[in-house]
Amino acid sequence: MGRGKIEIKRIENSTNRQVTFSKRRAGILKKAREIGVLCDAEVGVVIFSSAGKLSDYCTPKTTLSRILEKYQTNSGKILWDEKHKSLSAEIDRVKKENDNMQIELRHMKGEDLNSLQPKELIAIEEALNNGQANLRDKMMDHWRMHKRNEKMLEDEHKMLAFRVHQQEVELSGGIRELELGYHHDDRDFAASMPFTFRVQPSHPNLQQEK
Amino acid sequence: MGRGKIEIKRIENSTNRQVTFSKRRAGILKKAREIGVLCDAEVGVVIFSSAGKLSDYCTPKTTLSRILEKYQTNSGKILWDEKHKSLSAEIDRVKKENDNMQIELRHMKGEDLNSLQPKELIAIEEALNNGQANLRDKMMDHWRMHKRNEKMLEDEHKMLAFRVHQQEVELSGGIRELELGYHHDDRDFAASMPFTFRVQPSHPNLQQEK
DNA sequence: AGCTATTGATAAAG
DNA sequence: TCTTTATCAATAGCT
Repeated sequence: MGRGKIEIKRIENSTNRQVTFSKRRAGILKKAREIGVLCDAEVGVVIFSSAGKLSDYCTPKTTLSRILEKYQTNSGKILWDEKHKSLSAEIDRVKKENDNMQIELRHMKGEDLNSLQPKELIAIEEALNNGQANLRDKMMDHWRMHKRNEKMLEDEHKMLAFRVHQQEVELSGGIRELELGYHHDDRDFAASMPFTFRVQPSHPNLQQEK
Repeated sequence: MGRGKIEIKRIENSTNRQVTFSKRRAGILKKAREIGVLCDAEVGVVIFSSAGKLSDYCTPKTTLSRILEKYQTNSGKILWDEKHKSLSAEIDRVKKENDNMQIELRHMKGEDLNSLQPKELIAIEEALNNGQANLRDKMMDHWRMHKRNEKMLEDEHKMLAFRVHQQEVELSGGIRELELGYHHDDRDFAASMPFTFRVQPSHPNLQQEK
């Protein structure tokens, strides 16, 4: 198409090359636009001249980004840079890890056991027993600690009750000595104690000590 | 260019549209190839038909990836950020899921229990018991199946042994009638049986039946 | 998928 | 670069 046929090979005359580039670039972009309209297609074109000048076209109804995303999912080819690759790889890795854990967890919960061999079942059983043993230990610890606390409280209560009793005795002695010079009852005494040393009246130990 | 001018607007006849798409797509790709060779340009083309079928072209000396990278630095337009963000978000999501599962799994194995409240310990205990119960069921299934198979084998062996015995009796009767006209021992008889009906001499049941 | 009349693209020149 | 114009290439409508 032109005043003579041309071979399809690099145009050596740089001016001619530049001119031809401009014309043909315009032609391609026009064609791209036309196929988009005529055939309801999505088109993306990127052209760099030998001088590095950029031209691009993209079907109006979309964006180059979206076209390229679609391109990737459709072709399986990966266009992205290294960072993307590493991100994707990490996603794959983590997802796989995830799957494996999910399977293990299900097995521990007694789910999805149908495909397993007796040997595998036994391994799971061991893991469960192990878990249960550790758990029991931990619960025992809790229980022991609770018991110890209880014991300490009890002892403290006993001690406090004893001191209250002692002070009551001292007081009544004093009152007698002072001939009831002023009033001082248990409640006031308790209120003047630091909180941690107060005895809760509802506590059974207190009843026992009375 | 064709048997008549056409307006540049969507071709409504879907067959025509499809045909025109094919022809024009070929044209564009050819033009892309030509401008690449003639003008030493870098070209990338991505086309989706209205049916979603992908076609692409890229100058041989490079790749779409590299063209698009160049496109980004040259145009300042960013093609990847969105994708980047979504990838990162997905990694975060999956990792979090991962962590949670890991914690749960550790707990099931009786690890890292120190920070837990008694209530939580009890929940884990329940899960373990549950898993163990399910596991026991499954192992029982296996065992039962195994037992059943064993029983069936045993019955079959008994039956076979019985038949062998019967045939031995019949044979010895025949031999007496024929006044030992020919020799015929157990081993030859066994060899003439189909393999699946042969009794293995080492099997204890055979001893019992004798 | 081929064919061909026609329009479209463009090489070379101005 | 832009326009012109002679030619070649692409393709619309058929088969």
